[in-house]
Amino acid sequence: MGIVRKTKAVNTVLNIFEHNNEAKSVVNLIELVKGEMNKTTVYRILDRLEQDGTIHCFNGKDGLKWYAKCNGCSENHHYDLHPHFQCTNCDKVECLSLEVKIPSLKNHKVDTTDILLMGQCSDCLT
Amino acid sequence: MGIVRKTKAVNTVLNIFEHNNEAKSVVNLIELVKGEMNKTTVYRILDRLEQDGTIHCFNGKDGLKWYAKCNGCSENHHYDLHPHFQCTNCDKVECLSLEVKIPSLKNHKVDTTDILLMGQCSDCLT
DNA sequence: GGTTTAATGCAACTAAGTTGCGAAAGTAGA
DNA sequence: TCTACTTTCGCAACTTAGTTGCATTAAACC
Repeated sequence: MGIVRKTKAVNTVLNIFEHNNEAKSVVNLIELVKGEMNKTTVYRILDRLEQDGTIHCFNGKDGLKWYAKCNGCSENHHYDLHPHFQCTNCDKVECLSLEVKIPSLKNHKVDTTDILLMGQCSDCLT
Repeated sequence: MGIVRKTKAVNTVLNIFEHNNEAKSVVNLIELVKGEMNKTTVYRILDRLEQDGTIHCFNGKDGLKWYAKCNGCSENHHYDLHPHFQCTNCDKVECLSLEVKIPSLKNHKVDTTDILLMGQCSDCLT
């Protein structure tokens, strides 16, 4: 069970994800809400939102934890198998809504995938 | 430029990668050479071996840095685009020698990919 | 409004990874 | 093999992401 109470802090975090479609690193989020709430609170709210299926978590190339809004996820089923794209120029991370086919592996059972593409985003290409 | 001197510590680290084909987390490597060398030395040797193209680096699902031996890599060109497989049961990580096709993205230039598959390895399936 | 309990703030902590510097050990040339 | 030069190492101190415990605050339901 994730979020049970809609506190001011929860709304603030939700607003950030609602307002633009980019993924955010926890470090960045903590910076964004500095003065408004404690970093512990940020970590705990993200934990709860993830349990709810509101957001999903993955690792950026920088080794940091990143979070982004989920599309069509619920507490029970998490469609977090989509790849992410991180721009090596501006560091912005996007969720990609395409499916990557993984060739089947003998003697291995693949449950989840974690795919990060890196390069230049549309803003940095022009 | 990476390794210039073949020290005892460098040989110890190289031996670990030569003896089996698994990827190792830095934390695990530090544990393996405990008493023989300092953790700072481990980090620095790994840095140099990576620059040489002897080993390559990627992030495990645990958020830790992992290293594995390179096949056919040089200082100039790094063929580190292969996917990795991490067993969720025994934590062992393997390099997979298969190619994953990434569909082309409009307005994006993809330079590198970081693909981690997770599930059960052959040892843990039986 | 009062009570219950989830959520928050704070401070202290853990652990991965980095940095600076003096000491030790490769390497090359005599 | 001895010497001189320069890389590499060890140590200690530091940085930063992320976690934990506990007392306090504030949603939510009556």
